[in-house]
Formats: sequence, structure tokens, C-alpha cells
Amino acid sequence: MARPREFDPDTALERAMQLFWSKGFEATSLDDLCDATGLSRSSLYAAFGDKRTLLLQSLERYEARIDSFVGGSLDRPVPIREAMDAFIDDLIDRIVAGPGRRGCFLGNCAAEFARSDREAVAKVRHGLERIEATFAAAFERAQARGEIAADADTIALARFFLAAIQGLRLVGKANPDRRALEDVKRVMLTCLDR
Amino acid sequence: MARPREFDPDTALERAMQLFWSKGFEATSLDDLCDATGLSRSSLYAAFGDKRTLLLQSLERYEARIDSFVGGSLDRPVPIREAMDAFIDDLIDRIVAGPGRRGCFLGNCAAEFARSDREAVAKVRHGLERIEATFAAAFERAQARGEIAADADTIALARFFLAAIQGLRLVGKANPDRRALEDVKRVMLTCLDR
DNA sequence: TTGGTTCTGTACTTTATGGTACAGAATCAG
DNA sequence: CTGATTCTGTACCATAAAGTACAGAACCAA
Repeated sequence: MARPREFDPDTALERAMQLFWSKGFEATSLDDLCDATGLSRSSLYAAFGDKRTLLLQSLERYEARIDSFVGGSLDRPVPIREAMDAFIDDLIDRIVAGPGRRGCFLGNCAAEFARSDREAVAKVRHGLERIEATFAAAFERAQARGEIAADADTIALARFFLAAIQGLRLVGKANPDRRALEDVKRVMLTCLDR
Repeated sequence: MARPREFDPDTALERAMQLFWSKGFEATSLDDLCDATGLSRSSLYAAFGDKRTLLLQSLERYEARIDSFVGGSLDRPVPIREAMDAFIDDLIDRIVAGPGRRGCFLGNCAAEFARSDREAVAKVRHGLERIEATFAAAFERAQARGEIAADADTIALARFFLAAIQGLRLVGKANPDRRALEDVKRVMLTCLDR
């Protein structure tokens, strides 16, 4: 062992992820990344490999975070409908206020890489499936509590909410209008009443 | 008047649009555009202005086309639920088969330009609102026919389907799995039964 | 035919990009 | 203290990009 690192890789990755999330992969230059992380090119490359590898690591980081965020939001001692309502309301608040306007990092990467990077898309799919499973688990618990019809298909519901929320966030980018987004939310939530 | 054009601007724009739709704006180079259209740089610039202007024109072209496609799909002599089912099934078919995997051009641009190009986003919003209106009109007609509950909010329904379909197409990019997408469709359609 | 005008293709310029080389600074083991 | 080793910053390289200049081809009017 010799000279130790002068930076914290964890915070550097966090900053890189935030930047990729906000600007997308192509639109983020290495200079941008160096500015945001405070690292020089050499340190960046030594620590994380090239730009694309850094993106893949950012995706993994995001996946873990978003999944635990979703899980935490839905695993509260309130009816599932109430929890979902609050969860989506929170998303809408952030879209309208601005910071949520950058969408979901997974969704952004799905849009950007669908045709060009199979490995990145595989990571995105993995992340989406994980969120889907988290939704499904919450719906199953709610079903056991009698809050969702016993014959409801919780997997289908999970897939639906996954897609609908991606759509909400995407549409919100172009039209961050609270009323419109709340209309979407209201109809979405009726799918739990059955 | 002097030397006439050797190309058809309409087909050139069509090809440019297809390319932007498939690859996105940043990832499409001028060389790509010249290859696809068969034009030289000079002709491209003289006819359409710079790359960004060409994208904006592509957006307008797409908007008109997608709106008339949606309108045509929903304005058939069948119950609205059946028409929506067929419409979404068609989307799913294309996603699974491949060509639909590039998503909706409006959605792609929403994702790519949300933060970087207000004018492009305004065009996207305009297009989305137009589709929303087309959905709403179809739902109102269906409501008048008694196929949708008289107290249903057709605007909210339109906004919901707009977002949900964007979500379906986005998720389909990362995971073009027919069963999963049909699950999403099935739950979506229940929102018309009320 | 001819002259003015518009179109087309090539070659170029400028700028920005991702990635690398390398010299020197900082550290720890012995 | 010393020297091997790892880290950091600067300078650099090659490439690709968007956009432009310009010469010459194609056309129409007279």
C-alpha cells in the first residue's frame, strides 16, 4: 500500500449518478463529470473505468436506492390505497416543483439505450423487475389484509403500476401540470378498488 | 426560378424523422441523416435549416401522423373498450416484434429534451395534448352511447390512458415481454368499466 | 445560345469529445 | 531515511461532430 485516495468513491459515484440522471449519458461529458465529482480524469478512470462503466455503476446504485424507497413507501401501517396515494402524490409534488422533472433514472436509460446498449438495457430491466416485485409483495400483503379483492392478480397490478408510474413521470416532464397528473393518479388508483 | 430540386422534401423529412425516432437526436449525426435521406449536407441545410430545426419539423410531422392514427383507431364502429383493446394490442405486437421497440417519438423527445430544449418540449407537450384531446373525444362519444359511466370524467380518463400508454411503450423497450405487457393492458382497460 | 439563378458535392474549419501518457506528489514499509 | 508504489494533475492525442465555403453542375427565361 502506498498513497491513499484523497476522495470518497461513494460520494463521487453519487455525484456522477445525479449528473447522469439529470442530463442523460450522451449529454454528460467527462468534463462535466470531473467538475461534479471534483476528480481529475485520471482519478475517475482509475476508480471507475470508462464513462460507460461509470454509468452502469450509477444504474446499480440507483436501482438499490429506488427499490428501497419504493419498499419503504409501501410498507407503512396504512391501507395500501392510502400508501400508494401518498407515494404518487410525492412524485407529483417533485415533478411540479422541478427536481422530479428529470424522471426516473431507469426510465431515462430505457429511453436512451433501448437500441444501442444491450448491457445497459439488461440492467434497466433488472431494476424494473425488482421494483415490480416490490410492488407485488406490497399488494399481496394488502390482499392478505383484505384490502384488495381476493381474486385480483397482484403481479398484473404490479406491472400495471410500474408502467403507469413511468408514464406519469415521462408525461410530467413535458407537461408538469398538477391537475393533469392528479387526474392520472386518481384513475390509476381506481385499479386497486376491485 | 432556376434549377429545381432533385429530391422530394417530403420523403426526405420522412426519412429524417424515422431516423430521429429510432436513434434519438444526439445519437443521430449529420452523416447519418445524409445517408438516410440521400441528400448532401448543403441540400439538407438549404431545405431544412440546421439539425435541431430538422428535428422540430420531424416532431410536427410525427404529431400529425400519430394523432390521426389514434383517431382512426378509436373512431371505429365498435365499443370503445374493444377499440382500445385492439389499439393497445397492436402496440404490444410491434413492441414484441421489434419495430415498436423504439417507443413513441414524442415520449422519446420528452425524455431527451426535458431539461435542455424548451422549444422542443413545448412541441412535445402540444402533441401530447392533441392526443389527449383525441382520446377524450372518443371517450365522450362512447359515453353518449352509454358505454362509459355517465359520471365518468372523460378528460381524466384521456390523461390516464395517455400516460399509461407512454409507460407501456417505455417499459416495453426494456422488457418486451408479451405477457407482462398484456397484464398492463388488462388492468388499464378495467378503468373503462365503471 | 447565354446569362442569371438555384441546387449539389466536396473539402474544409472549428470545436468538443473520450481516452491516454507521463511527470511529479504523497504515502507507507522497512 | 529511502525507495517502491499508488495517486493526482496537466498536457496531449485522435476522432468525430456540426456547420460553412465554394466551385461547378443543372436549369429556366429571354
